[in-house]
Order: sequence, then structure tokens, then C-alpha cells
Amino acid sequence: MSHGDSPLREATGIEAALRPNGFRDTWCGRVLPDRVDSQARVAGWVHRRRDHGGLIFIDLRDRTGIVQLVFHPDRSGAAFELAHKLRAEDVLSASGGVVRRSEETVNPELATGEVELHVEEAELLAGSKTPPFQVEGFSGEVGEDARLHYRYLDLRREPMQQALMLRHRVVAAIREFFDGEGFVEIETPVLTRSTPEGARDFLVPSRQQHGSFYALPQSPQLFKQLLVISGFERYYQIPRCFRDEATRADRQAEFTQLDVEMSFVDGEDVIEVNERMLAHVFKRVGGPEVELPMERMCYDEAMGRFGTDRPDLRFGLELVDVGEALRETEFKVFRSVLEGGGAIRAINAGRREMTRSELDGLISRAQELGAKGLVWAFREGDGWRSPTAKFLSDAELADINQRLGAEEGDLLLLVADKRTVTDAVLGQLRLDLGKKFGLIDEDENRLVWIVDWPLLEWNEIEKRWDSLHHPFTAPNGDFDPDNPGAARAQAYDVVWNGQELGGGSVRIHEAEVQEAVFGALGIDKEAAEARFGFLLEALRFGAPPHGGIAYGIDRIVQRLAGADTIRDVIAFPKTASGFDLLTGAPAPVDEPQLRDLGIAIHKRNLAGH
RNA sequence: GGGGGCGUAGCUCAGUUGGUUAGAGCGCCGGCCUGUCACGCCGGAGGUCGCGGGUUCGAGUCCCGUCGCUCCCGCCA
Repeated sequence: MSHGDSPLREATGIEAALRPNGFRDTWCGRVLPDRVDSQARVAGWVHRRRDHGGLIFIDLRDRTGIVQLVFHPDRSGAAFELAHKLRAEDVLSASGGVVRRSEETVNPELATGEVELHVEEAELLAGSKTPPFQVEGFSGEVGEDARLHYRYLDLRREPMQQALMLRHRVVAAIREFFDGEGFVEIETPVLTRSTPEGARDFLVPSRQQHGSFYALPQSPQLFKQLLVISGFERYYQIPRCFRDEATRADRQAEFTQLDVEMSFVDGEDVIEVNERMLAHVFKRVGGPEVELPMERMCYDEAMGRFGTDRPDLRFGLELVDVGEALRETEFKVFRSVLEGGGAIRAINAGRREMTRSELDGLISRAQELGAKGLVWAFREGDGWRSPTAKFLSDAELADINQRLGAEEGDLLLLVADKRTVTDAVLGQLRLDLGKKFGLIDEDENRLVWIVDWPLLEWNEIEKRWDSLHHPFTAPNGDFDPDNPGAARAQAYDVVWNGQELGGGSVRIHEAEVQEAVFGALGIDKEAAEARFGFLLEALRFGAPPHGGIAYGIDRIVQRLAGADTIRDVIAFPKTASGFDLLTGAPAPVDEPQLRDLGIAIHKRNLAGH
């Protein structure tokens, strides 16, 4: 290792470690060229240091707290070879004062390739309680509650430091790219108008207009469209967005978006800029290499082969339609599904050993995902080993085997239902099995644009058409209100290893088209005018053709960091039920505050207490 | 909103078919040790078993409720 560059000479480049020195009350430091952790036993562990303007701060594990070390750059050469012992009581008693130590020799045979640091002076700046959990060094995993309650301590831990630094670099690289491409970053309101089409809104009561509410933005979608109408041809923003829905490992109610919009473009233009942006950012932060142009797949193909619009392309187990093989089947379950216009779809999971209870688990999982059942089978000779085999003819079994490319012993899974159900269920089972069987190469990276989307999809439960993206996505070509399901859209989602990083579309730029699409969505003229009148009116002043995209920054960073949950790349996340364990939010407010807002609380939920 | 798992010392956890004084590792406190880097050795303190109710001679253990953490489904245009 080369330590000759004297990192001590660069004030901001100082990295040092303090480690136990054989006695609990002594410690010495070591310098590494880039970044070193500190640990020292001074009646406990020094578990953290931060460099700060040429000084190094060390948090001590107990009441010794933060220590300031003053380095003498002109002696740093010697410092690389010397270690000083510093007695704990010196530090402890030095509150506000300075401790001076004499030099002592160091045993050169102990050289580890790291460099020991000559500590010239030490000054106690602040004490510290014993942390509630071990911040550095060996310890079991710390529970989520404890980490979130003491988030500021959790954030001292190296993986969290790395994650937030990575996040910073991602955001910096994004700004660097868009600035270089002539984009303008413009902020849009956080207190805005509720548009209850999508997720539930977070509402903020108005003090001046009792009974009226602001909504926190689910996305700056409408404002960015207004901005392109204003003549800002290339806009971007990194806004905080809010959706009052359940939290998940990859979802927080409060999240950060990268929002982009461009004028006088079609979908190709948006994709072209954005894949260059992704390549730039990934390169800047040491992520996987992005080959340009990126892979693309049509929506219909993704749904057909993988049962999802965000396929993980790192492994096979693709969906296959076996309905043709069962056209004449006597098996009542399959027959009624086919006659009802449904589909029978299947995946060949390959040659697997599975116990009966594991197979039962697959059935439960399929039912949980919405299927009525799941047929499993192992190819055996020309037929199946399966409880279902006896209901099917030899010819049917052979045909299915052939369609699935099944070889001896392969596990086959069939679902019969409406096509949307078969695909959703098998698409998820495919992912479950991919993980279970270790089919996913974690080192592989597959970025793909999913393109050419339907504009709308039929919502069977609500009996209406829904937007696949959002109501402002433009139909490709003429829009036929009598056949809304036929409309396609220049929409594009970018999917990385099965996770959607972002999505966008070309937008409607003509008021008449927007009105027609609202109509198809069941938003009548009056409702459209009430909720989106400002947009419709703006469109009537001449909007440029425009399109854009929005990304989930948290997810991008999560993937780049290799974190299991989005919480690990958010400094102060909330729990699954939306609590902030650190501050205690949400919390009741005082009666006068409520009076000011004209709000009374129904205490029906408190009555039982 | 529904389902599963969890809640015991500061942290991570064990705790048998319900049975006397609830344990371990780490951390913490005291003592010893001059080259550690998960230091080591000796000793010690530390618990409303999430909370409330119930069953029982007896509850960490069983039941009901409740609060919290977590995963899955719904939801997330």
C-alpha cells in the first residue's frame, strides 16, 4: 500500500482511525489513505470519527464523547511511524482543555499496511452517553425500532454513511447531467390542490379558508406541464412527493422523485436523453455500465412472456399459453375457464425437487395472489406425475409438455383464469421461484425500456377504463371515444432487474384530446372543469407537444446501494404504519391549533380507552 | 382494510406439557494485564416478560382486547 502521499496535508482529506491499544484506557490512531474508521477503547469504544476542517472528531462510546485531535502536518511523516498512547483519564479530565502526550516508539513489526497516527493533542469537546446499541464493531443486527428511534446513531454506521453519500452523488450526477443538457430546475408548490384520482392525498387544512384543504403533491405532473406551456422547454426537478398509501420495503409515503419534461419532442427524444442520463449517473457513482442504446421491449411482449410490465430479464421461466392444447378438454375446470374467455397459462420451472408441503405452499401463494387454484405437475415419461393428470388425456399431456419444452422431471405450473389473473399470478410465482431456486445472477444487470403501452385498461371491479400511466398521457394518433381500449400510447418505463425506476410518456397537448380522454375515463365535463380546469385552460393557450418522465430516486439509490429496503437510503424514514419513531410524528395537536383551523376531532376511536 | 411473524436486560435473543429465585452473548460498572485491531481474565449491577383484562392454586408461557415493529395481499392513476 502506498501511504506516501501524506493525506494529513490535505485538511479535508484526513482520514484516521483510533483503535484500542491493548488497554482499555489507552488508544492509538492510525491513518489510512482514504477513509478509516475509528475505534478506541477509552472506557469504551470510540466508534466514530468525522474529519472537519483539518480536525478529527471522535465520538467515544461513553461519557468521553467527541474528541478533537489536532495534527501537526509538518510532523506527519514521522506520524506514519509513531503511535502515541493516550490515557483515557487524560481525555476524560481534559474537558475543554488540551492533553499533551510525549512520543513513544512503535514496534515496526506490527505494521499492518495501515499507518498509525501520531496524536499530538486531544481535546474533549462533548460527552456522550452510552449508545443504546453498538454502533461499530461486531454485534447482531439491530432491530428496526431501535434503529429508527435512534436514527442519528444508526446513521453513524458505515453502511448508512455510504448509502447517504451514494445518494448525494447520484443526485449531484443527475443535476450535473441535466444542467449540461440545458435543462432548468424549477420548484413547484408543495401546498397544492387535491386531485383524488390516484393515491390518497395528504391533506393540509387551510387556516384562512375553514373547510378547505391543500393537498401535498403526489407528483408535480400538472405543474411541469404548465411550465412547458410557459416556454421552459427543458425542465427538471427533484421534488418530494407524497402518497398516503401503505408503506412497503420499496415504498414510503414520502419519497423523492426526479421529474423531467421536454417540449417539441416525441417518445424517442425523451428516451434518448434519459438513457444517456442513466448511463452518466451510473458511471459517476460506480454503478453497472449502461450500454446504449438500452434494450427495449413492447408492453405486450413483457406481459405475455413475464406476466408483468416490469420484467426481471435475468432469468427465464417464461409464461407460455397452453390453452390451445386444451381446446377440447373434458376437464371441467379448464373447460369452463376457456369457454368463459379465460386463458390457461403455464411456466416450466425446470427440473426441481419439491416436497408436497412446498407444492401446497405454491398453491396457497397462487390463491393469495388471486388465482382460484394452481395445477402442479412433474413431467414423467410422456405424461405427468400430478394429481391433475388423471383428468387430462394422454394427447393433452403430451401437447402441454411439448409447448412448455418440458423434459423429464421438470416442474410445470398451470393457472387457469382470466388472462389478467393468470399473468399476474404466474408473473409473481416466477419471481418467487427465481429467488427460491437461485436463478438470479446478482452480478447481472438488465436495464430495459418497456415501450408501446395501451393508453387505458379496463378496471373490472370498478367497471371503467383506467389510465395505465396517468390521464395526461397522449393517445398515439386519433383517439376513438367509442373504442378507448384500442388506443396506444407513446409511454415508456425503465425497468432495472425487475424494478421500475421510472416511467413517462408523451402528454396530451390539445385541450380537446384531453377532454375526450377525461370522458373515456368517466370524468365528465363538469368534474374535469372543476378539478383540471386550470390545465384545460392552459392547454387552450397553445401547448407545445411535450413529454417527460419521472423516477423514484429512492429506488434508484436503493438498487445502486444494494440495499434491501428503501429505508436504508433515506435519512429519516417512517415505519410501515407511517410513524416517525424519532420525532413521534404524527402526533395530536393542541386545541387552540385546531380551533385556528376550524377543525374538531371526533374522538370515536379514543372512547374505548 | 385483511392475513402471517414478532414484542423477555441498553442491544441481539433463549426460555420445555403453565410450576419455586426468568437466562445467555454483547454492551455497561469495578479490578487486573504494555500492541491491540470482535483484546483477554476475575467480579458486579441491570427485568412492570409491550400494555390492559381474563382463565388458573399458580401465567413470560393459555384466552380476549389493545399498542408497536415487520412481511405478504388489497392499495400504490
